[in-house]
Amino acid sequence: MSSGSTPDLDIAVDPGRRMSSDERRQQILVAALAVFGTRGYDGATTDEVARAAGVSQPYVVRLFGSKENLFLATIEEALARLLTAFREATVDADAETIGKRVGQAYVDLLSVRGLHQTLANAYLMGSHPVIGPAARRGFAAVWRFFRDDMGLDADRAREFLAEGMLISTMIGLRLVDDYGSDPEITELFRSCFPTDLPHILDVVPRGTDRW
Amino acid sequence: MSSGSTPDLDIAVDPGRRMSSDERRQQILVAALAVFGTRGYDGATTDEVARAAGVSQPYVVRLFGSKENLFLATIEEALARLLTAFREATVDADAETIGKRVGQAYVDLLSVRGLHQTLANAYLMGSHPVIGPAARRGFAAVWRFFRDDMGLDADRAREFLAEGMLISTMIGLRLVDDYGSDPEITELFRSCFPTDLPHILDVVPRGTDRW
DNA sequence: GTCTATACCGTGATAGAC
DNA sequence: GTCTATCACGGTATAGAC
Repeated sequence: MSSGSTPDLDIAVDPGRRMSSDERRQQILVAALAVFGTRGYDGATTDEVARAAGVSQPYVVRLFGSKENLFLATIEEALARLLTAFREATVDADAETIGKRVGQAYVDLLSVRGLHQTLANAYLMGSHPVIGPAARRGFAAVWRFFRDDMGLDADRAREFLAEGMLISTMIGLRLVDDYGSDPEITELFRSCFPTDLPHILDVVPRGTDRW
Repeated sequence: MSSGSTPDLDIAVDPGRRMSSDERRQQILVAALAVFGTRGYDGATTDEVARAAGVSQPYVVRLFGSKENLFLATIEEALARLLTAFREATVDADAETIGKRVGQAYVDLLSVRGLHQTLANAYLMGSHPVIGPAARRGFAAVWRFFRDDMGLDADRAREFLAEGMLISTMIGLRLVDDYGSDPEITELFRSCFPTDLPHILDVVPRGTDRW
């Protein structure tokens, strides 16, 4: 049951309702993004995911088979949303605006709690025998999008990747939380994102996801 | 005792020898960099750190007080080495070469097993009540170095940070392991590091640190 | 300075009812 | 489709000897 210690991660729509397996899976995946994003793979518990989704812990395991499988499914979900958003950003965009559009899409995805952080966590698990390969495939898929669908040259693609990693890092660090209170963090953040910052501050939920 | 399951992480110089507290601390920190770098904070166990350092698990806890404290000390160690290497790279460097020099220093540090990965893991723990603030301080310190000691403007500093995060990501993903065998990874890696790659391949230990 | 033994607890997974 | 009960394991930390 969903109750108690982490109310801010609770995303259950209608806790008691009986729903289709697919609906539940989707709901659990959204919860998993938030939990894995905050705690990382090993730090997250299937119980916390379950509570965030408003179901019981054994049911989460039942639906996905194992914690490892749940994480794999969560990565897939994150990548699917990412690439879909990117693709949508490229329609009706000329070579002039396409970069800004896709960058914007990346920042907009910050509103999906834990999406970037979950991917960032996966990217750090390269030496895991099953998660590692999946993470590499996912990363390669994003790169392929930059190269093939966006038609970027190697240099621009690298810049895109690098910029994305920097944004992810600053989000994972939760620099946002100290923005405005700690003068140095404020300056660091400002100087790194002279243009995007207002939008980031607008779209990122601050002070939530607390440990 | 150091034995068995993860021989490649064993860095004990002389397992049986009795040494000063400070020597042991240092030895354990080097082991901790490798273990935390591979497994992350929650995935790592104090026992694996102990075995890698050639001491008993309770002794690691005894010396550092707790796993959390050990991790904080490990981050400090990583940052100290990073900033020291950066500083050394800036002496006798003019405005023309300083960028290349510091970048080179960053890549060279890949030879310290787990250093970049440990920092990357810390950077993802922004919402942890005690590790989060420490990680933010560390990140800010690096940024301060770019700004004050290297005298970079905001734009160049951001580029440096971003490039660093990209390198960290690719290392954490262990793209190196598939380099040469997987054609797509090979191309991705090549196109991202047209110049540095030979050096990276030279300095990064491949196929070790396996799960 | 360093070990062995061990207490204790959190977590993933299974069994089985409804 | 979903829960409750429960088990087995692994991991941190403590006690205390050498």
